[in-house]
Amino acid sequence: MSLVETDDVEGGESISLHQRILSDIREKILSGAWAPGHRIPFEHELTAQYNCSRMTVNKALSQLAKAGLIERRRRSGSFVRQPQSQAAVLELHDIRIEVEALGLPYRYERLERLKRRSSAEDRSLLGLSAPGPVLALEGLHFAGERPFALEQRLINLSAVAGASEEAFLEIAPGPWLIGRVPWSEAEHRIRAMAADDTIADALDIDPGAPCLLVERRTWSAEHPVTHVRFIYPAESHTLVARFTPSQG
Amino acid sequence: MSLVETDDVEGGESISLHQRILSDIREKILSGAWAPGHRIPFEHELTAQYNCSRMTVNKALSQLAKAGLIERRRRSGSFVRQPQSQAAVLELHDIRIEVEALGLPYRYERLERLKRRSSAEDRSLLGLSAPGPVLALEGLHFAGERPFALEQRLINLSAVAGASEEAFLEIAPGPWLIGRVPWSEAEHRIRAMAADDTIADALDIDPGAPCLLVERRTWSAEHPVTHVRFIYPAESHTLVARFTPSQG
DNA sequence: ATGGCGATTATGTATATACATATTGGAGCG
DNA sequence: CGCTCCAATATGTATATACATAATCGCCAT
Repeated sequence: MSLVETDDVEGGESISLHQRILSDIREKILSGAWAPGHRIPFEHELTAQYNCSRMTVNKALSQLAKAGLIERRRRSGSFVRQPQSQAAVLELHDIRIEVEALGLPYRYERLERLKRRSSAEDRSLLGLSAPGPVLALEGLHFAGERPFALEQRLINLSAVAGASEEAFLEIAPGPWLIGRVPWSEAEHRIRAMAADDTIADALDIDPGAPCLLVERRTWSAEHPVTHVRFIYPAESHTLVARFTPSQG
Repeated sequence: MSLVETDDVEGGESISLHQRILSDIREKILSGAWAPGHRIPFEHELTAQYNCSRMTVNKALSQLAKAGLIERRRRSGSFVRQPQSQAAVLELHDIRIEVEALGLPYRYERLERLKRRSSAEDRSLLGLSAPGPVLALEGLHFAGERPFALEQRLINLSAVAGASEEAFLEIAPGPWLIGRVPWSEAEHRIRAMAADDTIADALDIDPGAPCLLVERRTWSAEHPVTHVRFIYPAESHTLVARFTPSQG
């Protein structure tokens, strides 16, 4: 193989041994060769099979366990888990990047900027318990001449002090916040909605036309940072999520 | 601390040392104390700081690197990465579970079942290159008396032979497939759409009403398995995605 | 039969050590 | 001045070993 004289094992590529063990087993599981409930060979058996130390085998199996493909039980061994509830990884790009990927010129335009003491609704949206200053922003993302998305945002000024000095006239609050505020958690809600008159007017579509609403709340170290609604006309936007069980 | 006589290090809980190192560093990064670009202490420094072996430190740092929080460069050290493009983990439950979580009785009803040689459209939806038998299914998921979601599904019979013997009269194809076919990859597309007459009729809503469309393609070991469209009336459904950067 | 208890077993975590590999910084030379 | 090459350094991967811990099996006494 490669490092630290091993015998032969044949077919050595340049990937590490524990990666090879990992993908071998993963393949067996995903191909169905080892059905859910099947007992995976014990560490000492794999040790013999791959002619390596238990630590190496252990590392691979631990990773598979963390990826949720197998379950490990002391004294009993490791077992292929039942198919997990499906989950998908959703990439949420910067809107600028998205627009530019379409080959269209991107532009952001502020519609409204309001600094105020948080209303009850603001606090509920942000998840704040106590009142405090917030910044309410509304803006439009353009793809060429057409409105691409409407953004309605609340920023918790207690958590992001610097924001009150920024006009956000042509720079979108999203990219401004990222890089300035390290965020530790986010929650997204995605649903369909009909455009009301205000939205229809801003996005230049018919009232009642279907829109995709992506709502996001962000926390940094337990403190609410921002709440934002992105409203896309149905035609302009598809969220794509990809998923592969383990982490290759 | 705990295992294998270490000295004191104080404040020992019951978590493992490498977990503690991992969460310490994670905290520093997420709190902003270590900004993007900041060089993390070398392995040998952390070794001294935590009074442990390099392997233990290495394990923690490797995990942080895999989680994308830091970047490791040989000879140079490890650095806090720029804030990544945001990603969310989307849980896609079984519809039955979702309905029952609402406290409503669940029921599935098949509308149509058609076995046929794949049309060009079928192949394009499934991602098939060669023609072959497919099963086209349409069904309704009910929450109580109200339609909750419309399902339009294609199953690649070359990949899931057993499906041609199943009527799918009252059992939804989703739960049937899961547990029978180990899936290795899935792709989701989420968008808003207006209900056409057929959909409006099935879901008992007004034509033109906004709906959430979740489209999923699934592969098992490179072979296309199924393509499915779930169509939810806007009021009945919100997708929720949560995200925390590293993997705790 | 049955209930408890200890031996056995497989995994969990940590150590010290060894060598590989990529990269950087500087010494030496044309 | 610039190029090559080498040594130093930090990470990457693997080994052998040690002891902890949880779960199970089977023995033994009741």
